[in-house]
Amino acid sequence: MLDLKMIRNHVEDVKAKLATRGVEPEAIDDLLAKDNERRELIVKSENLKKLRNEVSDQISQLKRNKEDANDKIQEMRKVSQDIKGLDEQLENIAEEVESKAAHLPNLPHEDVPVSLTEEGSVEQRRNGTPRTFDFTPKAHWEIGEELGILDFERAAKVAGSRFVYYVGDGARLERAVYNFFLDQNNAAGFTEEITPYMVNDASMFGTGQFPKFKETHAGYEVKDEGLTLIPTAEVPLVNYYRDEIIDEEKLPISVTALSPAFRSEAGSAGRDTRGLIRMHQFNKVEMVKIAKPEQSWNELEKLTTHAETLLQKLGLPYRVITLTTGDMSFTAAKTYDLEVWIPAQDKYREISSCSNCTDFQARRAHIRFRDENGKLQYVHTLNGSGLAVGRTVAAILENYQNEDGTVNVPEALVPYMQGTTVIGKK
RNA sequence: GGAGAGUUGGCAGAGUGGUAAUGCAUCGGACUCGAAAUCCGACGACCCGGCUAAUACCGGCGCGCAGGUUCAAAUCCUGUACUCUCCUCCA
Repeated sequence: MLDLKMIRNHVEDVKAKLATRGVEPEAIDDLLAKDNERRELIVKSENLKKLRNEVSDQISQLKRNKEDANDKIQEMRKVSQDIKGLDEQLENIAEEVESKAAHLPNLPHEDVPVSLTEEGSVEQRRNGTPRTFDFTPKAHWEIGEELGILDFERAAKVAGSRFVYYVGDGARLERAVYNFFLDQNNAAGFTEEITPYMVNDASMFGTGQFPKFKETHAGYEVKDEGLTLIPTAEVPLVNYYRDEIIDEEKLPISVTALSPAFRSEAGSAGRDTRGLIRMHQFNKVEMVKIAKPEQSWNELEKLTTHAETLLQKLGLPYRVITLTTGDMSFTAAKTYDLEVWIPAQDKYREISSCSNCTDFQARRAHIRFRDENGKLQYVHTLNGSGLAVGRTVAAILENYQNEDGTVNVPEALVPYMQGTTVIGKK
């Protein structure tokens, strides 16, 4: 959520910046017009409330002195009705203002490449050289199905499309990958958490999923319970601090969690219909940082380079790109995507997204700290995948495949696989 | 799922219709070489609005939350969330 006062004071700047994210300037004018109406009503209502307080005091005095207060009581009866009417109007308008404001995305950082589409993203760096195969590399789903470690067909029978069973060494590999990530994150100073996988509406609003998430049916809500299956552990990790004032000395805070992520993938019909790339349920190890404003940009760099070390240690080639204004998620001010090499597709695919959400989520979720002057300030929140587990497994299967259909286990994972170095047919 | 109790400022804790006691803490002052203790005084969350150079000032709001009754609600009524205890159920 953007600060309304800030918008009021920097109208043209906000319009220009949000235009790069596809927001019509009229949306801002609209919001401010409603906000003016709102503030006018506040003044009217508060003036009447002041009057009521004063006269009530007089009534109270009169009653104490056993004097007649009927005139004043009659007068206040009318005033109270007026207040009620004004407050009802006010409530409606305030809701409109809130709703309009809640639909505006975060302001992009000035470094972010300006583009309404994903075209124009800037490659920051590459690491590792994609392997040259002396045979035609297979897609990971082919490898997985032939080895009997991924079963999409039965998952479709039991749940539907975009679900999978990991079986045997497949399940062990998935578990090895996320345990490796969690251990690495722990070693890098992240505190591990196991969070709720269903959250309430306030939490979904706090991290910026609601209201749009709801409107576009991007996820799964549990009928009649007011709960939503988390689309990412970012939601419970950040909302842990919702409505709290954090001790300044504790910042920056770094937390990490493995969780399944549930996404309806509405609007993705026809994209990545096979394999592990786009699922309704997938495991992800998420990292979240809560930082002071002056720390957050440096923390974003640290978060990103830490995620990169995970890919480096697994020996997977990747590149880092800066997303464009139009391609970033709603809450982000700046996002780096890590893209891992997927041989069968002959391209890099997103495996991590690291964002600084500045005070955008903190304002929605009311997460603050008291600075050295004793003043309350909103924290900055950052999140990054470290990493998407299913996509990592896909990348391992493809990058480490052998001509005979077996797959080597990356060295870093061998201890996590109880010494298994090659996954073969059982 | 059932029954009961509780939820008041940073903390503790009064207050059953007239508009939030008091204590601790905090801030200022006195005393002191200085500090502690003591004494005097002030402030009362967060938020919103007005006026602003302003974190100054004025006002609103504010007793878990949301409604209702009333000229007036922490106090009465309804609903609801959470916490604790007991029962039930369960991993």
